[in-house]
Amino acid sequence: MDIALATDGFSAMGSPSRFAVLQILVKAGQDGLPTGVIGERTGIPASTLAHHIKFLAAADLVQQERQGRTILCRANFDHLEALAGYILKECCADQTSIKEAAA
Amino acid sequence: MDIALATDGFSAMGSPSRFAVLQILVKAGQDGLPTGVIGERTGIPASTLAHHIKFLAAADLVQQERQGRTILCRANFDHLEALAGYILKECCADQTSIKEAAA
DNA sequence: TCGATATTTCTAGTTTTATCGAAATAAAAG
DNA sequence: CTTTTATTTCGATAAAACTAGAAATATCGA
Repeated sequence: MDIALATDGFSAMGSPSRFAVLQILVKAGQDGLPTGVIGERTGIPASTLAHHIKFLAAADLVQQERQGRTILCRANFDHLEALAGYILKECCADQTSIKEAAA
Repeated sequence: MDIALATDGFSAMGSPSRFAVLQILVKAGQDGLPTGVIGERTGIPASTLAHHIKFLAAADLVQQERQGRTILCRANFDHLEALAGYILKECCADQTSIKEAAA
């Protein structure tokens, strides 16, 4: 996991609008949802929504696949899981233990 | 976990400079580190660093405690863990299972 | 082909954010 | 009480993000 990739991901999650979109897609699971449905559920105008989904896709948090007239969006669960694990990955690696400090 | 609290947290993590600060504190563990040491390790100018740490503290990712002339910064591990878990918390809750769809 | 539907790109205005030098504040040392 | 050290606040500027209407693109159906 590159640090730039990680911060792109967190940055993409850091907007309330985008996080709402992401949560809807996470709940939807592998089936995903078309952009239009996401727009209905969130109330975000189409052009704004397209902007946010583009942002999420650029961070590899969401994948888009055209299906006829609609575009199906799916959360990238592998990457989301990797990001979740990355936050505390090297937790306490540099910590001076009490034992070590006493020695 | 409030959604605003979650997005504040991810937004705070979403800057490369701030994530670098956070990672250093996560590695440092419960001992924490003074602001000055973080500045030395990251190379971020003091005023810029103060701004970023304030941002991290506002999102409750970092706690600051004055100790004499220095200010000790510590990662808020409980909150970081909660955020990590929140990403996929309701994963697939709305998913239409294949079985369900067939019925 | 023409019209309806779904979504994106363009464009622009407004709001946030990032950066960092200089000045201010806080605490310890001399 | 003055100086040194550690950190923050102020102020100004530049860069980026958020928002959303209007126009463009893509697909399907009649």
